[in-house]
Amino acid sequence: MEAKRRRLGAAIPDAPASGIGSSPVASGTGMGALAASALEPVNPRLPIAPQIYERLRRAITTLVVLPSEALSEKELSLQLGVSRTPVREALIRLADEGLVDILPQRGSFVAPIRLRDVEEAQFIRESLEVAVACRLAGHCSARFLSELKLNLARQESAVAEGNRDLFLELDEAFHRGLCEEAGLSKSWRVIQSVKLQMDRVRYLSLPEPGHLDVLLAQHRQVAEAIERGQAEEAGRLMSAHLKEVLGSANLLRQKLAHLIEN
Amino acid sequence: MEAKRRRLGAAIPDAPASGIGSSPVASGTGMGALAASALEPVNPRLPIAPQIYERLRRAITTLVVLPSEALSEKELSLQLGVSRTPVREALIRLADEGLVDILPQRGSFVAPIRLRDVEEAQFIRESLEVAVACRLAGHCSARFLSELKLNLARQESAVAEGNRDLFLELDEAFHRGLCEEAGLSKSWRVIQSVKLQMDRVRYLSLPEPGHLDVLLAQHRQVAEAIERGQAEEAGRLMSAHLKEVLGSANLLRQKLAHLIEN
DNA sequence: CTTTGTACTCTACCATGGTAGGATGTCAAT
DNA sequence: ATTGACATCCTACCATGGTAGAGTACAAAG
Repeated sequence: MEAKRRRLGAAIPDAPASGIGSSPVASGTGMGALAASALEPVNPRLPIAPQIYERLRRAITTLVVLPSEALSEKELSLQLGVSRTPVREALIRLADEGLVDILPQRGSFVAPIRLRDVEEAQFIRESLEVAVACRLAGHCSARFLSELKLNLARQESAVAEGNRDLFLELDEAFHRGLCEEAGLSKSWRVIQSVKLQMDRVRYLSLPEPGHLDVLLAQHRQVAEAIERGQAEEAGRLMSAHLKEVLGSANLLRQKLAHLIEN
Repeated sequence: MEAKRRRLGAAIPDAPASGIGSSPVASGTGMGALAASALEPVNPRLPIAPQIYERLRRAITTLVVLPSEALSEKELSLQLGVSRTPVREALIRLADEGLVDILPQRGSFVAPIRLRDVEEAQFIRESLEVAVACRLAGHCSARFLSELKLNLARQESAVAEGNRDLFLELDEAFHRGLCEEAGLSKSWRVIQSVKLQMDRVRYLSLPEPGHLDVLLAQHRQVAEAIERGQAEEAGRLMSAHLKEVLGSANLLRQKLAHLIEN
């Protein structure tokens, strides 16, 4: 009766947090079982399926689990100490987002990095964010503009410190903020969903020195164009910025051919 | 043992097809039980969850079930003769798309028509399709252009016959075709997903005479701009076209306030 | 050596029972 | 009449067992 255990397990603190996020690309053992990299346990007091989804999504986008690796319902449920149902629901959602391929009666597998899908994700994101920037230009509250400047200042600090993870976090907040100020929260959800495809590639691209400065400068330019109400210019700048983000994708085509399809 | 029944049920023909699609807006009884409008049974030889999803999606977008109506896992599973699991999976997906609100431990309900969501769906669709039209301009195969012309000719027939359903079908094929010729099938999936919000409103808007002619003319204009390779013009025309599609939304705000939130 | 048949193993998929928690109606106390 | 506690009902959520079907390994036949 696992149900019993859940009741008793109420006293579990919250999360040991074993720092999955900072693990580098798994050394090229290939096809390694997921068993070793044990996902952190779930909190039984909160809805389980979303937690599983979150852990798996993170493990896939940070390449803790590699493309074509099997994600069996049963194995995962054993590792996480939950039943197969929430695992299954998480896998279905990941499949919807193209991170997992479910083959009925065969198994579920981490989807390969399909460059075509990555490029299309880029297209979708760019189309939406350009439109957001255009719509926002000249229609921001003063309060939002000051928030934006605070965010940019913090980006500058992060770059100065060389704190890449913090910068990426602020970068995400910057883009999300634009959507939300425009009253377009669903759009951000769509962007986030397709961005997953790009995140895996981005995680592979080694941090080039000076790259963060370029991104920060572009953020500033976009923000200024929006503040000045130059809609078309804001869109143009956003487009250029988003193209920059994925600039290193072609490099990967040769280096990691074994992870990539197409 | 329902599992036994499934094996025996192998001989079920395919689908009685009780013509859900053509049923008008349910007369204003309000809160009517779903029981009466029995969804057509599923085919047990095919994956069940997607079938349930499809039936429910159709029932919601055609207003066979009205906003705020309860969609209980148990009741639906009884009506459809399946277990609660595939019903649940279908409801989760519908909730992802904003057609259903799931309140944990309370129930699942058809989501109200939130005008804000409809407008944002319109924004997302327009952003993407404008970008598709721009990208496609001057980059179509001759084969595709002839297909496009065939589609337009069939649209003309449909308008001439006054066959609105056929026109809407060809309309969808037109837009989908543009995405696929551009190699952007995922984009079409996104569009379809957000379009669901608009479909419900569209279903409410009474067919104005002459409206279909306008839409057809706009389709032709878009197609011609694409053929001539005029990217910006194609985008501009697509934008105007998509704005036209939802033109009657404001009319509804008063007439159907009880179905609408915001 | 190649091909075919077959038993076996593994999977996702579905059915079904149990649990916790929100909602509601009843009734007592104010 | 209003409010509070409490019992009951109903829900989504999760656990778990059964089933069909796709792979695979191996034996027998060509």
